[in-house]
Amino acid sequence: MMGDFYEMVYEVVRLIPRGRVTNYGSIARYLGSPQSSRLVGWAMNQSHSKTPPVPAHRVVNRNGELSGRQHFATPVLMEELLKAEGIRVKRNTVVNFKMLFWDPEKELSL
DNA sequence: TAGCTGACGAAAA
DNA sequence: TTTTTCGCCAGCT
Repeated sequence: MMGDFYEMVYEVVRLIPRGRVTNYGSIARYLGSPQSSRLVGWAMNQSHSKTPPVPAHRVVNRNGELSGRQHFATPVLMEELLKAEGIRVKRNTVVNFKMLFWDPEKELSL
């Protein structure tokens, strides 16, 4: 297995509610590896060939920036997908990120 | 084979 | 507050 960690990442990302977003660090922390935030991003890179598809557009960095948009089919796809869910994106950054933020550790622990 | 890089983040200075 | 360094795992040169 190239990593159960990766599959766990995909699973968590798929749990992100529509219209909400989270960041790499929170996912990594939820999985027990706070310092593996990079691996989450790396996992996203492979998410394109996963089934069911992983809503990677709902995952942004801790600043709410669409840092991974370049890895989508088109640089604007990520923003379009987010806008389609009611999330406003301004200059590659999620507006009201703080409000839309979805923390797996918090949301899934309730 | 060894070293560098990458959709990141936290701590240290 | 801003800049720098380290850690994580896999893939590439």
